[in-house]
Amino acid sequence: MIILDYKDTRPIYEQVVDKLQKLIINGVLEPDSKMPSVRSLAMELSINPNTIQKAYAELERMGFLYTIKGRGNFVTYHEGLYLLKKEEYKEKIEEILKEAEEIGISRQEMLADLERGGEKSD
Amino acid sequence: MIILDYKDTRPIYEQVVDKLQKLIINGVLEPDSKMPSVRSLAMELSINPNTIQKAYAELERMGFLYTIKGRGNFVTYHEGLYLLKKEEYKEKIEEILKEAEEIGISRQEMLADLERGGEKSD
DNA sequence: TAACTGTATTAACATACATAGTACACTTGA
DNA sequence: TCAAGTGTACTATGTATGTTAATACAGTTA
Repeated sequence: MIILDYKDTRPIYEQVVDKLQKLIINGVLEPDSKMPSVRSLAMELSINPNTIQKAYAELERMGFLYTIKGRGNFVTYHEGLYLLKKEEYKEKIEEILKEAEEIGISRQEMLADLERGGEKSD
Repeated sequence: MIILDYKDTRPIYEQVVDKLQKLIINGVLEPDSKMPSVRSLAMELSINPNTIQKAYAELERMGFLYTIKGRGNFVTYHEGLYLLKKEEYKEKIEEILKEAEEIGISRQEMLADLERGGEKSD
């Protein structure tokens, strides 16, 4: 279901959160379907159940899951989560654009460069 | 010379590196001019000299400073450093664009949104 | 030579992350 | 009913990183 990247400097629980968010938004994990249990997913990834618990708690806080005690965690999806994630990406880029402007790289220059860089050279 | 942001989650030495890089690239700190000593800058920022030492070592490693033992640290600037920094920003944005594509947001869509978002509404 | 520079080392502390182990309450199905 | 699975909570431990503190040493300069 998930592959961890141990070269990644980010904490494991954060990687788990990110990957599950993508699976939910992409519809691989369907709304109201049951997530793997904390213990089973921990087993599958060869990590501690506490780490999965932390990831699930975070996903619930963000609205990607809902929990029924004793039964498990379930996927909750609506369009707002996609838009939220998109806005998150945009804000991250805006921050970098702002940083770039501080050394004299204009917003237009940066965006123009990115559009050129995205072209295939054939 | 520098103001630290204690709300920032990044380590202090990293903030110092970033801010000094900008001052050097913007020419506020002129090539071959003397940087404040490790001890004096630490005093000014009310932090430990070791933290400044770490920042200076990093800046030297990246080519923004050169050191003469017993004399001090001096600014070294050339166009390459600006280009390096610009490339760094571009790569960070490329990573986010790649992330966004994983949930179905195309590069074009994202860049178009950013260009719209940058407009003044007057 | 005194006062400044960079540099190195050791110790201590705080925080974050992850593991390990245990316990408890709820739900389900045999 | 009860065993097994579920989420949740807690303590303890280990590790890594960042920061402070104190000290020491070597080079430079006035």
